[in-house]
Order: sequence, then C-alpha cells, then structure tokens
Amino acid sequence: MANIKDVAKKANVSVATVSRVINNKGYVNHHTRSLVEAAIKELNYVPNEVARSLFRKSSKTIGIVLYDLKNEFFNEMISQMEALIFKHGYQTTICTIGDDTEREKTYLRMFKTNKIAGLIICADISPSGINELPDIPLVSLERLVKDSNPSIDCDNVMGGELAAKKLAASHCKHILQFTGPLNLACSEERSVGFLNVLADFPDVFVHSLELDFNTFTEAEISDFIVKYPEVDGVFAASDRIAAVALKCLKKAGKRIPEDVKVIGFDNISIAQMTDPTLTTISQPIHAMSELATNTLFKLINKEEIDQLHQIIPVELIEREST
Amino acid sequence: MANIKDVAKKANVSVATVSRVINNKGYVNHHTRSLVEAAIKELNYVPNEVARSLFRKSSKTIGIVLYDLKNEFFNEMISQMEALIFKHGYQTTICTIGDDTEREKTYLRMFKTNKIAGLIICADISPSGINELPDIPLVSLERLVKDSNPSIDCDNVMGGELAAKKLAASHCKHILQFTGPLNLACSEERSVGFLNVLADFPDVFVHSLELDFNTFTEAEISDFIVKYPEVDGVFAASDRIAAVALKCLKKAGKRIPEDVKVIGFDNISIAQMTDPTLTTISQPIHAMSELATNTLFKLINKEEIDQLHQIIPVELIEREST
DNA sequence: TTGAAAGCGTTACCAG
DNA sequence: CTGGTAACGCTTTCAA
Repeated sequence: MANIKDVAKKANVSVATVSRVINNKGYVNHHTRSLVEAAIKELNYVPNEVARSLFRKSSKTIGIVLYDLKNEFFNEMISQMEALIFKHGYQTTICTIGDDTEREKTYLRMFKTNKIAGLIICADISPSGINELPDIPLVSLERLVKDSNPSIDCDNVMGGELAAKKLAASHCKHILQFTGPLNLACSEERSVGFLNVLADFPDVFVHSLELDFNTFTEAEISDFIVKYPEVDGVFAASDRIAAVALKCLKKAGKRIPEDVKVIGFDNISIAQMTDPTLTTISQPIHAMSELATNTLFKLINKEEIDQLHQIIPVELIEREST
Repeated sequence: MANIKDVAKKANVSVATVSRVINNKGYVNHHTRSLVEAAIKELNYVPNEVARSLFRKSSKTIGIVLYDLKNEFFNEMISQMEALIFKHGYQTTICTIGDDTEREKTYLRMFKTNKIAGLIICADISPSGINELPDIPLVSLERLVKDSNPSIDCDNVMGGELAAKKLAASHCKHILQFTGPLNLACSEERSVGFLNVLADFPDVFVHSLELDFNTFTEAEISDFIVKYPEVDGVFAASDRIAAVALKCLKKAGKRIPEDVKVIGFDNISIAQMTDPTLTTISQPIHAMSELATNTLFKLINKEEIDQLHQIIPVELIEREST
C-alpha cells in the first residue's frame, strides 16, 4: 500500500505538502495541488488512519456499551446510532458486558488503550467500573452512569402514568403489574408513575410482581396470574413480558381485551406480532438514540450542551389488547 | 497518561527492556523485570494499542458487515461473535450497509485505512464493493462473497426438505409457500428443497409467493391467503413472515394447527411468542457464528483450514403450529 | 541481558 | 506557498 512518502515522491513535493492537500489545510498552490491529486489517484493512495490516530491521540471510533445484544430494543438503538456515527465519519465498536465485571473492566481498558473518541453507555456499570471509565466524552442512555455526564432517558414515570390512566379509564379494578428489577431506575420509575395515578382510585387493587427483564419465565408469570382470577388489567414493564402474560391469560381462559386489558412497554415489533396486538407505551427510541449520538458529538467537538440530563416523553400506542 | 518512556525512566532501564517485559518476549533479567513491573504499576501504565497497531500494520479489531441490525437473527449472530472476538482480545466493529452501495464503499475503505485485522461478512456485497474489499482475512456467512474466501452456511436445502416432509406427513394437500427473494441463494435453496420433496406427492398443490424479508407487508400475505381458501399448510422462509401468516390465517377463520399447519424458518424468539407457538426450522446460529469466528482467527493466525465452504445441518423444531 | 536507534505513517511547527 | 523535521508511542534489530 502506498503511503504519503510515495505520493510525495511521485508528485515531486514534500510529504508536508501532500498532508496539506489531503487535509485541505494551509496554503497550497493550485498547480501543486493537482500534481498531488494526480499522484494520489495513480497510486490509489488512502491515508493510514492508524497513524493519524496515533498523532491525534484519538481514533475515530465510538464505543457503545450494552448489557447484551439479545434485546430488540437495544438493537433498534444501535441501529440508529451506528447510522449517525457513520455520518460523522466514525466507526462504531460495540461491547456487551452482561453482569460480568471482569469483562466490563477489560473492555473499558481496551477503550482506553485504543484511544476511542467517545462512549455511549446503555448498561449498568459496576462501581469499580466507574473508576475505569476512560476520560473521554461520554453520554449515558437509559441508565445514569455519573451525574456529571450527559444522560438521555425516556419519561418512565409518564409511561407508568399513561398506562394507569388507560386502565383506570377502562374501569379495571383488579390490576396485575409486572415490574422490571426495582433497583433499576427505569423499572422503579415506571412503577411509581403507575401506582401514583392508581392511588387516586380507591376501588382499584394492584398486585405487583418483580421480574428480571432477561431471565423471567412463563411459569413465574403464569403462577402469579392464577393467584388472581379476578384480574381485569395488566401492565408489564416490557413488551416481552406483556407478550408472555398475554399468552398465560389466554391459557387461563381470559379473553383479551374483553376480560382483561393488557398494556406493555417499549413498542418493539413483537407488540404487533401478538394476538391480539399489544397496546403499549412507546419509547421514542429514534429520538433518544439521535439525541444521545448528537450530544456525544457535541461533547467531542467541544460545543455547548443545552441540558445535561434530558428526558423524552413517551406515548401510549393503542392496539387490540385494550 | 504515562507512556513507555516514562516507565523506562522510572525503572532506570531502556524502553526496549520495558517493551520486552510487557510483551513477554526476549531475555530479561528477573530482577530487571520486577523493577519494570513495579514502575508499570506505579504509573498505572497501559500500552497504547494505536501505536502498536501502527507498527504491526494491523489493529486488533474485527469488522462485521451486515445488511442491517433490525433482524433478531443477525443480532443473535453478532452477540455470539462479539463474545468470541472479545475472547481473542480483539474489538468488534459493526457496519450495516443495507442497499446503499455508497455506504458500503465508504465502510470498506474505512476498514482498509483503519487496518482492521479481519472481516466477517453476512450481507450481499455489490460487484463494485467486491473490488474494494480490503486484502485481509475474510469469511462470509450466509452469503458467498468470493469463492476463494471461506464461507459458512446452513443447509437451506435440507431446511426446505424437512418442512416439506413434515407438511406431507401431516397430509397437507394445499400448501402455500412464502419464499424470500429468490435471487438470494438462501431463499432459493430453501424453496428448491421444499419443492423437490413435494414433487414426489402428485396430489399436493403448492403455490408460492416471493417476499422481501424486510419490507413484506401483512396485506401481501393476507391477499395471497384469501386467494386459496382451501389452504391446509404453510411454509414461510422466515419466522417473521410465518408469524404474520399465522395472524392472517386466524383472521381468515382458520384454526391452527387443526385446519392449517404452519412452519417457519430461523427459530428466533418470536417463534415462541406467537399463539400458537411456531414450528420452525432452526438455524444453528450458535454453531455458525462460532465456526465463522474461529475460521477467521485461523486465517489471521495463518493456521490450516480444513474445509473452505462449510454447510451446517438444520433442525426441525416442532411446536404447536403443526 | 541490555540499550541505541531505526522505523511504522501521519501532522504541525518553523524556516525559507 | 513549500520543505525539513520533530513529534506521536511502540517494536525490533543490531551491537555491545
């Protein structure tokens, strides 16, 4: 592969001049420029980004940290972000950490040694991981990492409220709530919003079950449902949970939405695949991903950020299950 | 951030010695080593991978090229591969190209300039893109890129055959086949296997509709189904298509599996979310991803590869829809 | 067993 | 407007 020296030699100029041409920086005579351009074309020269990164002390790559890749919700997000990152001329490197702190540590260290330019974090970082975070622009999505970093989140409280209002308006009296892990801010907020609204309806009973987003089982849900045969409303903290609940309810002989109304959360594609289709709280994935990415690049380009912590409203999407 | 020089200074040795220590290469006196190690610890030194990559002319990153990230099937794949790539001490960079050849070209060029170490391609590369492919280890997954590159594929023909046999054994006589784009080898092979088997059953009628995996609509499927009210068996080239078909059939008043048996392809999680759950041809995603990644690293490490083009058997997973 | 020095391919400063 | 050259942080050869 030709390098800048080869080009300089072929064009009979110095490497400095070639550098100026390829970076469109500083003065270079019109004629000289065309000479260089010809040489570049002839040699099929492309600058070595690694060398540039070394000099710049920063490589044009953005890291995305996720819990895992098995959730359609995350995938939708990466999909958006990768497109935006590409538009900025950067590459995207992904990293899943699950619950493995060792892995988290190694990845974080890798980011540091690879001099990545910025980080979007959509996962829980362990306390020890927080200290390992590279000192580069960072925005967190859905989970707060450090209070000093910009964060983007959807309005989980509002989501819970919307669901509660809908169920209340449908005259549900015996409601089952399947929450996510309550130590997660997002799960907790959804539940708070939900319960807050229903507190105003003294004749409404709510029973809650806490589930893990990834490892919950049909049995857990089914067992809970049979305990409350009078159930007439369900709010689940994710569409996946809602989909399974839907199934269990049907197995228990309930008609949806006649006997029981069901509301999910996320609005991922399975919400349209279930039978009946699922009413759900739509997370504005697109807006959130875009905001996160744009904020990150503002940080990278040292531009002003209007608001450190941003919360984006959610929306109730009504389908057949209510 | 401390660099190798700082360490050398602190340990009172040369940078060459430090290099030997961190790479565990060449002779270095036991005592000297511990001196260096102490300095490293004290300065919290980590080697700069970018500088290493520059020297090595190759960075420890693997690129994964995909059509898009919106398909759970791909996500499952990346998920596996990322874990394996991480184990090898490399980072994963992802790139989606869709049908955008301009984007494809830019990404391919980026890979070149970023000196990535290897490429896993699971997408159709345009003819002009083929020429832009960086000259590095490359394996293709699900789609053949160049005949000279190793490829991994599942046995699509076998998948079609299994589906056909199952439907035939269930005495289906009027079968609807929803294929993927027939210019894609995988879709075509599935259909060929399917039709081949059914050719032995003269009293079985098959009607096929070609769909795009990403942009197919419920209306397309529904319209096709109403044309054939006598339908008693369906084979779809993906679980997503099958899920929608299931829904249309139910809307048309069919009972599944009593009136119509339905078989999908992929075995992604929606196959378990539908009602009834979906019988499907399971692609061995795990095995395929692992084989692809391992093959790539064999290439990178210049090890022998036993077989250039590998085909992995598929499996019929029986659920409620048959 | 160790160190000096020559790269790896760029960029940017400073002279001219 | 252009060129020489010192970085950037590392590895490896060659001598000692």
